[in-house]
Amino acid sequence: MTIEPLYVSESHQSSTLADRVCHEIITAIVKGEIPAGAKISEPELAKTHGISRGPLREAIRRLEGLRLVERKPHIGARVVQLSAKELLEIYRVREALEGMACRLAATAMSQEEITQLRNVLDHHQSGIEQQEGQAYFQKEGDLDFHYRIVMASGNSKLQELLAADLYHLVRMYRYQFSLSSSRPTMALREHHQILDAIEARDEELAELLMRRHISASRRNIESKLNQS
Amino acid sequence: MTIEPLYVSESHQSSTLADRVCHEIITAIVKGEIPAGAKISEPELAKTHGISRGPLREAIRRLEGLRLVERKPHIGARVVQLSAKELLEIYRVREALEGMACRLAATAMSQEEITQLRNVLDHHQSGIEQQEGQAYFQKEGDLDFHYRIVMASGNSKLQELLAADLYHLVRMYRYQFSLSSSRPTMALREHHQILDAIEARDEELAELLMRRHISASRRNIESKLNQS
DNA sequence: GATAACAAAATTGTCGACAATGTTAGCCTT
DNA sequence: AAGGCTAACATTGTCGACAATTTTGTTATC
Repeated sequence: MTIEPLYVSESHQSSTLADRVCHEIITAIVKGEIPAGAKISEPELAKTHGISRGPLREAIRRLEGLRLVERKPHIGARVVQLSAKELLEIYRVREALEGMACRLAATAMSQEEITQLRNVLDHHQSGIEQQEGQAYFQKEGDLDFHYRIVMASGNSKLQELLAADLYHLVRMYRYQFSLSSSRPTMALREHHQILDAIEARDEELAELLMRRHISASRRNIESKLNQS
Repeated sequence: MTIEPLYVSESHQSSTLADRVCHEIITAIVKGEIPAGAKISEPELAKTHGISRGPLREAIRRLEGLRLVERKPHIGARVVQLSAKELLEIYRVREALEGMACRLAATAMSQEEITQLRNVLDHHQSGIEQQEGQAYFQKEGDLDFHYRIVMASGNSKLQELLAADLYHLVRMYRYQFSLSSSRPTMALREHHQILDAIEARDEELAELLMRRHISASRRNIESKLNQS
């Protein structure tokens, strides 16, 4: 049995070309198929996806709002260039937002949801032990836990900002920097501690632990980047 | 002498129609000229702004990303409907993000910037005392302080999320709910306290005070909404 | 050989027309 | 008279063509 990450939605066959292609391009950018910093050629992309430039330009405007591309008038759009500085900035934002999400989740989550999430963590555990799914865990499993906490907060604005906007960037960094928490066991233990705090309905502690968890992640990345 | 809020930028004569019209529509929505919940007619808006539907649709796609309109395929776009629930959710997000911004500002702000911001607060003070500028203060002055703190954080992601995205919604709520902090004197005192903490380079306290300040604002609104 | 001005090509921005979908009004049936 | 079907209308979605701007390549001059 596999527990798929919730946010990995497959081929939306959305009823409009712009929406569908937008989704396709997001995936391509996140996975690096369109490399960071690359120029986006409208005629080329339009031909690739078999659509005209009209819907494509609408899709690019959406990507601009998601900060996945940067557009300069009359010059064109480029995929964002990933920098260590921005990555660390994103972790600050995550610390703030997910800390709050965790605080809210401590009140909002039902006992059933908590039990369910505990199962997900156990699944991650076995993934680590078997080593086979480690790459999976490192890349997606961690984000999966965080995603579920955010969704459990019940705050739609937090959900939008984190799940719909920021996580695309986070996943992009992970794919391309090959940055996976080099401390999966430690991270998993922290996930359990966080869930414990939520189960105890201790908002204060839940937020504190989540912030520490993300902060530790940030410092881990920071030191990695400095030594190289 | 007047100190204009920094984020009130006037008629961008951007070099592309889509960008210019996008900005125009944002203003119209924020001010309520296009009422909340109203349907957006592409042919009508295009004619109003003297452009064709192509660039207009691109602008709408940007607005969709800003959460100012909601789009349904083949049906059309509507201006978002403001709800009390969402307003309170936004305050949770602000509490988290601006708390972090304030923490970072405590380290990043130069003494000169601090002094400058103190002057802005004095200007707000005189505005309140004279009563004449009270409406101005209530609507924009408060947000002005918060905006400057966010900018002073030096974190570009925070700046984008708050200044470029969220504040449009905040201003929209303020304009249309006529929700202005009914406690301008108290708020101003809190602003000074926050700035004190920043000047003392006390990150912990700066974040705490900002979170309390926004939290108080939220509860204030909450009770107002409940009693009506 | 390097640089500046010019011309050609490619790309982005804009428009109007057509196709597809959703909405509405009128008609028929019960 | 109420409900459902149908056809006309309006709106959204898509496309190809043209205009404006930038980029590239060439030539002439120093």
